[in-house]
Amino acid sequence: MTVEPQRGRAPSIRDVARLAGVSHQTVSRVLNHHPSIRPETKQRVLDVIADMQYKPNRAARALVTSRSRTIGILSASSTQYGPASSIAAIEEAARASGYWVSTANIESSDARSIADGLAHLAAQGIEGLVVIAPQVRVFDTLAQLSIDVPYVSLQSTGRDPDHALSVDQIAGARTATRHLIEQGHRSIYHLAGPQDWIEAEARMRGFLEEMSAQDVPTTAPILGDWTADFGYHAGRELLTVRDFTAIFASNDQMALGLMHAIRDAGLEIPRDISIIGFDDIPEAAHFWPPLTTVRQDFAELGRRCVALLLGDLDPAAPDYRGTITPELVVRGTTGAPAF
Amino acid sequence: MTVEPQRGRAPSIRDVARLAGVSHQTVSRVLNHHPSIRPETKQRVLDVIADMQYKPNRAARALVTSRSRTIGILSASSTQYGPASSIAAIEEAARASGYWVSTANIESSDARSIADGLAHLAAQGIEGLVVIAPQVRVFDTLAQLSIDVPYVSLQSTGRDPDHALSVDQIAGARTATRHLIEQGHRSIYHLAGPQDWIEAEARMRGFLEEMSAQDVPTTAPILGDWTADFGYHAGRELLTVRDFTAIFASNDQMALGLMHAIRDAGLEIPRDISIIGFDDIPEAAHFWPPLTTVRQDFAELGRRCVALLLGDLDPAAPDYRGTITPELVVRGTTGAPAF
DNA sequence: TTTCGGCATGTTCACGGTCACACACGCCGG
DNA sequence: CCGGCGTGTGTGACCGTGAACATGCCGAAA
Repeated sequence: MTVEPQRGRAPSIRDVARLAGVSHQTVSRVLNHHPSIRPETKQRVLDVIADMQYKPNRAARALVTSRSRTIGILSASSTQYGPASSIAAIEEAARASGYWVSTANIESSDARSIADGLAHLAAQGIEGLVVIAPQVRVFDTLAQLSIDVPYVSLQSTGRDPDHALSVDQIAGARTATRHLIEQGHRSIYHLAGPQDWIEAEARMRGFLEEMSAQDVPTTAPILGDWTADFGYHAGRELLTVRDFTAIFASNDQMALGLMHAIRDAGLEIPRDISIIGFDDIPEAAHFWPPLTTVRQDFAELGRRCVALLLGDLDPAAPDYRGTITPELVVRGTTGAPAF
Repeated sequence: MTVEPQRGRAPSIRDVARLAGVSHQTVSRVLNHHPSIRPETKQRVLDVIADMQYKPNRAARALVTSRSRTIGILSASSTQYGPASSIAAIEEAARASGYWVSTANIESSDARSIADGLAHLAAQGIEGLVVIAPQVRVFDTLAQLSIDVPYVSLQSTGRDPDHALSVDQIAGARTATRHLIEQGHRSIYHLAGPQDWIEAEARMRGFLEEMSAQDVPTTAPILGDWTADFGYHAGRELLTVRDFTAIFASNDQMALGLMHAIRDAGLEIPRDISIIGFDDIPEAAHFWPPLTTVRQDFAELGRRCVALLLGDLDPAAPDYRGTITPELVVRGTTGAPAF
């Protein structure tokens, strides 16, 4: 009977050591690129590693270093294009830096599910947190649970610049609003996102700022929930009065719903009513008419997000903050108002 | 100097034990719901746990049990509604069962990125794998990397029933096709998804089966890439000849692109050409006209997926396989052909 | 009464890495 | 000629948890 190389159990650093004729510590040094290893020793160890298909045990490493190398994402409405794109980009960037990503999706954004999601991530020992959710409540909860990890939210409030990316949502919203005003609109509604989403708030603020800067009288924004269904129903409601010529929707889905309602009412876009969206989802170019909107680079957002987090974790990581300014994409849903 | 309760380091099971006046193993038993613990001892331990805000160390537990309680998701095009919904549902179901979810999104689906993604997940010690990607290639790669974990793919090929959910894509596609035929269409194109996606293949097969069952002559399906852009360009191409009265698109986005191309050509839907999609994304009801499509319950899919995986991992988990049959949703894009 | 089995709990060890320290060797400067 | 230092390597402890085994006690069966 020969001494089988530990059948049934994955090879450990000590198995590698034995076969390479070195100590387990030497193997560890090879794995961690320790400088003082003789090249031939290193090669021998690497050969054995390849040979045995040795894979380091993450749990063991995490235990002793007390570093999980995991980033958590708390996300609401992750089925939407924007969040989903950012998540994908975050995951990719994290992976490139040797981090893992674990997600907790919350369906409703009540305090309870937020707490559940955060607790779940915390139990995993995440080293950093990305929040794509109603952020106001999340931060409160974070404090309550005394979870203490670096975190980043995808949008800037202005009040917490260290933990947020300066995607200039306000500028984007102002651009959208200005576009409508420049077309000659004076009665413009804003269909905003949920109140406790910071990006919704920022876009709303941009809208209001531009309106007042241009001396156009404003009505109170309508608070929506990001869905096309909501846009549709809000549109039906608004059309019973029809005291406007344009609507700025806080995302493309709600814009789509609005368009549906407007057509249902027998009106034409943009002849009767102009619509502008926000995000530039890939489908927006194929709506009828193709949607004028504001393009956001969600992927870039995700990437910077990780860079920001890793800046806290690994001082080596490149720090490239800076403002991403969304870009107006004029298509077919905006035009001069009819009189 | 008093003996401070280990400032700086998170409390461990032993800290709890010391304060509760028991051994660390007793604490461990409380945590793992071991039956023979005196209720009062248990309570005392639980009190101390709550008091110290003790959180079990996942890495240590994973190390000793050699169970990571992590499910990996390999996903391509996770920004699309379908995959994103399933991912969210998988995550939620896994969380409910005490599992974590780690994702690897791959942008391109070449062998290299698939291998990278899988290696990344494998390095994490995942216990199960969900594949939402071009599955044919993934399974080959899985074997090549000699990664041996239970896996589930979101769609059934028929040939691998243990590792797939029986969402009856074929039946769904047949229903869609039959709907068109019943409306009187005899020249029907199929705009399929990418060839190596099993769901694309299944829908294509359903289309072909129904066409031949009803004795309608068939042309070769066009292989697309799921995007609205592709649908648009394919539509323009097809309209140069215009030897058809209906198109069955393998997903709603491509259907949207087709609709755009058709309208660009000055034609009307469904008067001139009928369109049917697949998935029923939330926006589909608000397209113009609202899209007739086949509804898939992505969330249910995700949930069953986890149940299936956990069936392999935890014999206790409820096993509810069974076929989910997609459902036809008739809206405004299909009608009788004009002659 | 004695033995035995089960309950409640404690003791020790193992998991697979990393870290602190020790050690052997060769080289260089005082 | 010897001590110190840098290089390459080995030894043992330790991270936090759970499993195996041990222990003491109590009640039921022999």
